[in-house]
Amino acid sequence: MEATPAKKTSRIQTRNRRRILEAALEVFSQQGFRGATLDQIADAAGMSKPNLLYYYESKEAIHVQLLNALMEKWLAPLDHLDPAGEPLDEILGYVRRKMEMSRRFPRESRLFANEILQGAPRMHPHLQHRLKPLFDTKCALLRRWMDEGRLAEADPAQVLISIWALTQHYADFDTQVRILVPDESVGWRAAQDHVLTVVRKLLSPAPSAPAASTLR
Amino acid sequence: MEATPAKKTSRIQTRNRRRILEAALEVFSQQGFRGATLDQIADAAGMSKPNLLYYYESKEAIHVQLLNALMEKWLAPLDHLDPAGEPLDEILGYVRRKMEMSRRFPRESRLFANEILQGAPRMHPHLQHRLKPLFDTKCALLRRWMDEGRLAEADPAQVLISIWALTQHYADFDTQVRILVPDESVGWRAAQDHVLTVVRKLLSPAPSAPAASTLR
DNA sequence: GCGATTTTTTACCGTTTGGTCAAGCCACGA
DNA sequence: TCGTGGCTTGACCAAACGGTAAAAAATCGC
Repeated sequence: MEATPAKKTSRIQTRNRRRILEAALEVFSQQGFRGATLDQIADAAGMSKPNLLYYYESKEAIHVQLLNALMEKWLAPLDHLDPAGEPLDEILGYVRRKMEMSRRFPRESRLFANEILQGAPRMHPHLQHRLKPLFDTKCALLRRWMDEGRLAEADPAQVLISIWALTQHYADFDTQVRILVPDESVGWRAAQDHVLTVVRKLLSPAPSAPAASTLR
Repeated sequence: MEATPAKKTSRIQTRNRRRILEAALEVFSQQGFRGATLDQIADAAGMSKPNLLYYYESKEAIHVQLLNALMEKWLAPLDHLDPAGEPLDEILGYVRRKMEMSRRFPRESRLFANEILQGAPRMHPHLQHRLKPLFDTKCALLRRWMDEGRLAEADPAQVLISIWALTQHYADFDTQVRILVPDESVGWRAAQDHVLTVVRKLLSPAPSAPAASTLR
């Protein structure tokens, strides 16, 4: 065995790498991969272009790094859907988490949107091998809940897709939403309440089953 | 007054302009404005780059032209909401039209999505002066219908935004949807039925009012 | 303080980009 | 048939692009 030649990352390295990723997120999420330039990223990161390339070997390397980190963050809330929980509560909790992510991490949402819009050239394998299985698992869970009469009947896949559409829209189309609904403070609260209502009305089981959700 | 020197557009001109716009739509909708190149567009249009620029004076001119044409097409279905119609039918009809547009014109939807994602640098005025008033008008209409008890109570603005989110998602995130729901033929039908159900459940008035929708 | 190492910068390279130009092509009416 | 005006093209340009090389500067272990 060879001795591990792993140089420990210095403080400067961690700091600069973080700065770069932060700057790249800002730029990539607005311009897409091809639209973004190394100069823009370097500028936003407050360093020179060659210095960028000292920390990441290429533009693509930065983008891939962002996408990988994003995937984990993006999947986590879905993974939290608890098969042992009360169905409607679980799903409404998931919706709440997704709305929270759209509010707190709109750039990540837009980065993802850009990638998908362009046909997911770099994320396609990821989607197929990590997202798809998780998606299928959760679809099966929804199916079971519906069969047990604890959720209203619906196509589970379409339900999850709807939740994504509704929640991510507020991040991805933020510009448009802001023009149409100028409320600064109330906006997010109203949006969250609304989306929760939509999902509740969609999935609330018919009043035959007695057990009611604890969420109002 | 000067005599109008308007040269009538020749047959070749109309044909080539159409080709260019078609090609540009293809490229811009996938790559965004900055990501697209004139060479790509020229190639897709089957002509040389200088010839492109003989018909449109710049890359931006093509983009603007596409965006303007798009705006009209995009607003039309909303404009059709008839204040004299049966509320739920009107809205479900609107949803159907939007789903149809996502299915038939996904590139237009993605072009729009790209523009908004990037902060609507070229469409902002358009959104403010054409979309916003129409949006407000239709919000008021929904409000009235709700006050009359012919629609369930909800935030009209959020309702319209939800419909856009749900319908456009199938065009904009087509890549992702196709990975998760591989059904080729059934997909669109299932999607449309689902979205219609979501909106119906959201807006169906409480069973106090007697008059029922004619749509199943 | 000093040598070694890591970080940063200056200067640069080849390619691609949006766009120009002048010359050639071609259809069509006289 | 020929010319005239719209259409098309190859050659080209300056700027911007992603990326490199090497030396200067800053940092660190001792």
